[in-house]
Amino acid sequence: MTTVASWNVNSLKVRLPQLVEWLAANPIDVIGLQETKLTDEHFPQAELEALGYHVLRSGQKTYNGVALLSRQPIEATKVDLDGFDDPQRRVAIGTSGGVRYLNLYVPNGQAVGSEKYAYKLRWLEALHRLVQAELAAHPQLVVMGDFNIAPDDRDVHDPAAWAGQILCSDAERGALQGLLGLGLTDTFRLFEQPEASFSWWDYRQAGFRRNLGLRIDLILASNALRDRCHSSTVDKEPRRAERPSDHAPAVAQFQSHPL
DNA sequence: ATGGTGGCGCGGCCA
Repeated sequence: MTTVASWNVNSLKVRLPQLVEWLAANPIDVIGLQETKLTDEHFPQAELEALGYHVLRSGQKTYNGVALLSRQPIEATKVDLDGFDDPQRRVAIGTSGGVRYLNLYVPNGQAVGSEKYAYKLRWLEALHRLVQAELAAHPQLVVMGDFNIAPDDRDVHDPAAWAGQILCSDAERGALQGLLGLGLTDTFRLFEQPEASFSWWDYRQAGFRRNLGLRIDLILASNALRDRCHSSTVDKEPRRAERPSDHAPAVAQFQSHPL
């Protein structure tokens, strides 16, 4: 079995002890991290390699930053969307154990109609083109990350309040559906799930205690991998910690490819 | 309530 996780840690510097503890308690083979918020020179490479992981990181100061960790070597790596010049570090792509992994920190978008929203939609268009090319080259593809899009109303604690708002707008959801239309499946929805299952809760207003959340952290799988997916969940345990990330990790298990 | 909390870094931006 190959276990894949995606976790927006909201500062790897602050969350490293929690990440180390979580990886020690959970048999994770591949993990995509988002919002590491540190430059590559400050990345805790030795600490994570000591846990047995190979590392691909693409960081910057203060904002954004992603990393891909795998127990197997990572090759043929990329850290940009083709043809989309962007100083913001939001992409970590690599092949590991015969599977292609795309780890993404999709722009938040701030508010519908804002400049950041326009950037988000342009970014998603570039992502669409990239995923199309990646799928053609790599039938076994995982696309994971903080999508900053709640796929549908089941993924929103108060759909009426969020209707048309950032993370839920038709254009954002349409862009996600466009990705799925290329031949990807939201693995979480392959399985029965409890109602009101979320992956992000605002720090404000006691959002986690009241379960005022959204499910925006996704693990998508190509058709070949979907058929080998055995489970897909959100692990809320790290969100209960002292000084937690505002996101919980998504976790999906895949039956290993028969060699 | 144009608020609330948290991270970065030390004022204001971003989520």
